[in-house]
Amino acid sequence: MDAIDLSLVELLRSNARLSYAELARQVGLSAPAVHERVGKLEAGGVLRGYRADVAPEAVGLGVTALIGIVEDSGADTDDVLAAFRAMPEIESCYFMAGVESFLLKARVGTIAELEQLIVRLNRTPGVASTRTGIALSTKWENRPQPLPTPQV
Amino acid sequence: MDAIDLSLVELLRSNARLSYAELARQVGLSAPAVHERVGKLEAGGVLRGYRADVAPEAVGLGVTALIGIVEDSGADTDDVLAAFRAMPEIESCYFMAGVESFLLKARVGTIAELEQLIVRLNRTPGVASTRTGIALSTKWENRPQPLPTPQV
DNA sequence: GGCTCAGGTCGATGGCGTCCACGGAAAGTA
DNA sequence: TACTTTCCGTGGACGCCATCGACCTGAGCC
Repeated sequence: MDAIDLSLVELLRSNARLSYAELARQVGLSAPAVHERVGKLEAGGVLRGYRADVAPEAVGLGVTALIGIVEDSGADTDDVLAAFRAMPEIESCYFMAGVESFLLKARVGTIAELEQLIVRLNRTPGVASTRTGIALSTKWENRPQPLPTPQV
Repeated sequence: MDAIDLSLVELLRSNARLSYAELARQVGLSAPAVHERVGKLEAGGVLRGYRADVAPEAVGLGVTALIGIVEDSGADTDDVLAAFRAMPEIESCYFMAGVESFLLKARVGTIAELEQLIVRLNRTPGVASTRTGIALSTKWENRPQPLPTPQV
């Protein structure tokens, strides 16, 4: 993981469809060299995949909510997690420090669907309570930040 | 935005580096047709970009925090937003319903850096108070959900 | 019917991805 | 020092891909 690897990661972070030839030009190596480096970054788990960034409203997912979850005292966290994982509306799931064990980011099409999701969450065994905040607008999301000083 | 467009979006969502030829095979069109459709989806703002999914710990961003912001009564929301935008650690910024006007997702390398970020946030004009939750672990993030029934 | 337009296929061509053989620098060993 | 090994790069070759232009086809409309 040297400076060139970092540049490659940063370039792919802002445009994952860059060709190897273009990457090669930008970092000053040949295309096969870049190809091998990117392959190693993928194999090493640094590059986990490549995703199109889709406007959620354009695909019928205009409602974003952030939901805090308080667990029951006797809850099995793994079971709760598995239940969350089975709900496709839950885009992100963080295990948090604090009273609320989880914070979920969910995306649905309508407020009615959000209501149904919250009901399902409250019915989930191990869930004591939920606290939902609605995002009126998303100012930005998953903005790639300039990478800090090189690691080992 | 028909069923084929939806498939293209879904395919690119799970792997943004698929070639046009491969996309064409998957949806049963020719490569030029797919090329044109994807171009229109990009131009129409449905596909906003393509991002590599990078393991944050691998680039020195091992600490994730979610921060709620309460605004001052007389705050200028645009100024506050601009101040947030200038802080690269803030990866996502949602404008929320509720007492906390904003919810920020921030990513830093160390707890010390998080502390500095929180201090800076509290010093920002227009910010009355902050409430920070630390993510002990990220179970998943930005999981692409199966797209719902086609739009117009 | 006949026009027009949107949106597709086909064919051509230059560039790209990817494999392979080779080379040179750095580190270890005698 | 000289030799060996390893790592990491380059350059060449070849087949596939991106992309452009020409043409085709069906729907909607005078």
